[in-house]
This record gives sequence, C-alpha cells and structure tokens, in this order.
Amino acid sequence: MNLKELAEELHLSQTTVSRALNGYPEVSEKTREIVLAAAQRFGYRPSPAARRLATGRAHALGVVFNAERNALMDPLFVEYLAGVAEVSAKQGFDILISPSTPRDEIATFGRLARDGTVDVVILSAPLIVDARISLLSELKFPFVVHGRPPEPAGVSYIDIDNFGAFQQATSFLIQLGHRRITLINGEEHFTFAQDRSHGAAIAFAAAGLPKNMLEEHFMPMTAENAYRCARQALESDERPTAFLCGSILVALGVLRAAAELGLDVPRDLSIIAHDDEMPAFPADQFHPQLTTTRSSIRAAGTRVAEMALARVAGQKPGTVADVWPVQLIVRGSTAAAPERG
Amino acid sequence: MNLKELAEELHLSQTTVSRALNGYPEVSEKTREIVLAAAQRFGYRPSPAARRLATGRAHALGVVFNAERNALMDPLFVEYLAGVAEVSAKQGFDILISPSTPRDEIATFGRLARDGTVDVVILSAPLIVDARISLLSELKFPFVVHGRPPEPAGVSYIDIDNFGAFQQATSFLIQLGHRRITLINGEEHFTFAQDRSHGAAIAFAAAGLPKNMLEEHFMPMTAENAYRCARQALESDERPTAFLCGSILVALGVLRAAAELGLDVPRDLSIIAHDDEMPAFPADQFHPQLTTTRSSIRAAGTRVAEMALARVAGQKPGTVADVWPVQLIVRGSTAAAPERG
DNA sequence: TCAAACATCCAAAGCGCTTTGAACACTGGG
DNA sequence: CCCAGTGTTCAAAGCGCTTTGGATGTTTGA
Repeated sequence: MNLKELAEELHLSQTTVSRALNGYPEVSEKTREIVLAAAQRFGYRPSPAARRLATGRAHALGVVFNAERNALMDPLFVEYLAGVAEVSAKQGFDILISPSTPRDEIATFGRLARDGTVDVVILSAPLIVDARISLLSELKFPFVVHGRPPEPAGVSYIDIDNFGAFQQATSFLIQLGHRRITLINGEEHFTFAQDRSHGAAIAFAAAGLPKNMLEEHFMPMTAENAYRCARQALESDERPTAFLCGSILVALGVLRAAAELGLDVPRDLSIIAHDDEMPAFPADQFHPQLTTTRSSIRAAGTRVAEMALARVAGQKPGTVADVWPVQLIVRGSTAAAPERG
Repeated sequence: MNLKELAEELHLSQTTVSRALNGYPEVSEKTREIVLAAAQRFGYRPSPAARRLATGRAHALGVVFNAERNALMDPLFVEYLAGVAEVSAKQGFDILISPSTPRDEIATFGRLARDGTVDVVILSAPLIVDARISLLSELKFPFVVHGRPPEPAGVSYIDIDNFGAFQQATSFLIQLGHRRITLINGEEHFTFAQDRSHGAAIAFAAAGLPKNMLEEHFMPMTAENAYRCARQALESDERPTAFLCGSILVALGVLRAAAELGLDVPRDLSIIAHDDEMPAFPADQFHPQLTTTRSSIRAAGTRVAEMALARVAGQKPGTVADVWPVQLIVRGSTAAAPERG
C-alpha cells in the first residue's frame, strides 16, 4: 500500500496524509489520529526510495570499512559497529558499509559524499595528515570523527584520553621500579599512536628518567607483530622489564614471547595493555589476568553515532569534542620490577 | 549534473542517454561513445535514489547484524564482512547493515524485505528451526544462506563441512590414544553445532567407543564460557585428555584453564580447535601453536556475496549448495594421550 | 458587518531516473 | 514506387514521496 492508496482510502489528499504522518502542525489532531490509525491498520510504510528522492536525504549513515586495515587488526570493529548500530536503529537510520582499500579510500569517500546515499559519514582512526578529513571538509559534507583529528577546530569528534592513559600506565610501571620499558604502539601515522607515545614520554620525563630507557615500536597491532617485536626485545642484552601494549592482541603476542623464553609474567616481566573491551577477549580471561587501561569501544560507537545523527539534524560541526577518561585497572600482569641481575 | 542536463548538453533525449549509459542495444555505437565520453567529462553520476525509485531495485545487499550475538562471539564477523564487501564493491553494490536484537530479528528481516532498501539478504548461522528462512521464503524475498539451512531444498547456500571436520579431528584424537574427549560446541540450536556434534559422534561409533566417553557442551563460544567449562571438566574425577573446540576463542579459554591447573599442553592435554582464520588471531601464534580444522571465513564471505548477487541477477534459489572441505592442520597442541595414572 | 487572520486541507509540481509506445528515417524486396 | 522491416531516436508517463502555493471555510477584531 502506498500513500496514494492510503489517501484515497481515507478520502483525504496525499498532502494531508503525508503531513499527518510526519508530524507537521498544519493538520488537525483529529485527522492526524485517524490517519495514524489507518496507516497502522493497513500496515502502510513509506517507500524509503521515494522519500529519499523527494527530500534528498538518505536516512542513512555511512561507515567506511577499510577491508585491509580492519580485517587485519580490528575485531574491535564489530564492537564499534554494534555501538553505532544500536543508536542508528533507534532513529530508523540505515548503516551503509562502504568497503575500500587504503588506495581507493579517498575515492570511496568522494563517492559517498556526492551520491547522496548517506547523509553523514563516520570516520575512524584519523591520521596525522588525513586526506579524508580534508576532502569531506572541502566538499562540505557532514562527518564526525572517532578519534582525535589532526586539526580539531571545527570538527565534531569523540576520543578517549590516549595521552592520559599511557602517561598513567607508564608512571605506574615506573613507580613499580621498572626502568626499561618497551611500548608496542600502533602505526605512527595515527593520531592515537602519537598521543600514546607522548603520554609515555611525559611520564618518563616527569620521573626524571632518560628517554632512551623507553623503547618504542610502531606497527600494525597484531599478535604476530607483537610477538616478533617482543621476542627480539627480550632476547637483547638490555631487555625490558615491562611492556606497554597498544591492544589486547598485542598483549597476546607478548605473552607468547615471554612463555617461549621461560619468563614468568608478572615476576620477570610486567605487561599493561590498552583494552577496548572486546567481549570476545576479556582482559581478565588471560593468564595472568591483564592489567589494562580500559575504555569501551562500544560506548564510543554509540556516542559517535549520536553525534552523526545530531549532525544530520543540523548541529554545527565542531560542537562536540568529547575526550573520555581512561581508567587504569590493575590486575595480575604487573608487579614490582625484578632485581637487577 | 543530472541526466536531463547531460541530455540537453548532448542535444539528445534523456531516453537515449540513459540507454547509452546502461548498455542497451537500441542505441548506435557512435552515439554511445559520445554519450559515454560526455558523461565522463562532466563527471555525471546517476542518482542512486532516482534509479532505485524508478527500477524498484536498490543495488544493495543486506546483512542483518545481530548485535548481541555477533558482538559476543564474532570477531569473525569482520572477516566475513570483509569478504562480502570485497565482492559487492566490485559490482557497485552497497552493503546495508541492519542491526537487530534476537527478539526483533524477524521484524528486521520483514522490514528489509518489504522496504525495498535491499535486493537480497544474506543470512548467517542458520538455526535448526529458523523463522527467518521461513519468513523470507514466504515473502518470496531473495536470500542466500551462509551455513547449512535446516531444509536445504530450494535454498542457495554455502557451508563448510562441519561434519567432516569434526569427524576427522575426533578420529585423529582417538588414534592418538585419547578416550575421554570433551567437545565444547556452539549453542545447540545452530545447524553447524549439530553437524559438528554428529561428526564427533560418528567418529566415536566408528572406533567402537561408547558414546559417553565423549562429553559434549553447548554454549556461546566465548573464551570465558570455555574457561569455566574446561576448568570444571579438568577438575572432575575422570578428566578428559583432549578438547575439541568450536573456535579459536574457545581454545583460548581452555588453554587458560589448563595453565591454571598446571597442565601442560600437549603433554597432559591435547587441544584441537576449529579455525576460521581470523587474521587477528592466527592459530600458529598461540603457545603452543594450535592444531586446527581450518577454513576461511573470508572466502566464505566472498562466495556468499557472489551467490547473493547472482540471485539478484535472476539465478533461481537452490542452484548453489557448496559444501567446502575443511583441512586438519596438525601443530603443537596435540600429542599422544598421557599414560593412565 | 467586513476585512483580516487563522486553521485545514488540497491540486499539482517537482525529485532524477527508467521504460513504454510511437515516430522517424533508411534499407531492400516485390 | 510502395510496403514491410529494421535501426535509431524521442516524448511522455510513471516510480512514491514531499512541498509549494493556493483554496476553502471559520474566527476574530474593529
């Protein structure tokens, strides 16, 4: 059943029925009720395609899915998506996943913006120099960012306090007596990796420790990369007594390296990992249970979706700039630094 | 630039331009070339919304995202989605993610089918009694299934040989001398869980072993559930010498339980896990490296997307019924059963 | 009492595409 | 020279909604 038929059924015009359904004021309450009841009774649902064509608005929200990047390192993505989905479902918004490779990512964004298949896009993991942000800004296409944009002015975003988290975690390790610490970070072109790096560096500086005691590696945060890196670090002459890990997956790799080398965690080696709360990999299900800096990626997903919808509803960009605190949760993977041998 | 403007620019009718662009035969090659060139030059892109309204086809493919189920146990989902995305991107199809909870999943499917926002839906993890399949069949809405449908007749699907995989894995353990084996399976209403269960049971029967030596547990396949289950099994009087795990995550939980109880893998305990090839969690990055039954969930994603697109192109349902073989990869988590003590 | 203001409702014009049914020009066979 | 057949193009009618610009009563203020 379409609008025309419904209108005929009610002996009303399409205009009135449409307005009644969409809550416009220029229709009396009586008729609105009648219309609403009839729509319900006949199971009328407006055609999204027609509405889209008529209004120019898609009632959809775009998420660019970088197949290579996400598949490689992001079981997180599901959690994030679940958060986004939860909110957008409530508002009746569709979620369009646009796949892309790193190479054609820009083109994908351009297409999304021009085609009008979505009203707003959500952009994740911003880079130090981010062509996607430049492009969307230039096209004046609505977008919101999950993570800290390189130029936050005029951009709505939500981020977790990566700086604070790693500063706190590093300070904690230093207090425990650790001096040689290895940070296994994400790739350095991500803003979050920079923030974490700064956090750790500041903690060292604050403790009056030389910065070369902090060994830092930037890489895609997979278990395997982490394993290789940790293995190499642990077999070197001056091996670290503690690791800071960018994710739970990284911690997994480090744990394996430690196990293979017969090192006990936390006796010989302390580990702190950042935990985005993947339900599939709870930090407290590891052995030993992991000390973490914790923040919910899912909650971030819901928040960023809310922001996106607000943006569609007309909110100005740059209105929101949330930075969420990150909590240090001490569990069994950290202990006082071993005596120097 | 829209079609009308482009047509005026070319001094042609919209009809001709539209047909030239869409490859219809009733337009001469010369004009087609001219039109194509002009479209290119002006950067003309047809409006998806208008096309959708006019044709009734959405050029989109729907994936229902069961937020609770997926978020809980499926980092796999990302890999799967990557596979789907890869194929659909090539054909210019959008992917629409429809979130739902288990409660409103049926309604979500109904809406998808009626709204015309997608041309076909992909359905994952079919159940023994699956209302989604019934609904879509009844509505005569195109769909394809990832997994074995309860009533395969007239349904296009692709599945991995869960039966064969678990039969093979179980036989292998039996050959190694294991007699008490615990299978940590997915929830029993899934067809895949049934198939795995049967595979293991048949292997026991074939070896002439009583079926009560196979202890089986059905549950959501999380590390934590697996941990609890394994812990309980390992502390019982007649503890198993081997575990069959429904996923890598399950294996993680079992490994933890073993570690806490001071059991060495594979000396005291053998483990085989089914591996869907999550790049984030390679089975060979565990300690010890895991013996697995392996199949690529990503490849399944690409295949099921191809099927979905074929279905849209007019292929009859039930045409495809792929069952992919699963390979047993022997690594370090399996060994001969320990001597009875 | 009349004009102005308001509250309701409507007809019709889009939105940008596809597709039907027809027109037109050009060929070759009779 | 005419007609059927073919190849090429077009005008116009949708697709199902929103929205503009009235039209039609109904009140209100002076």
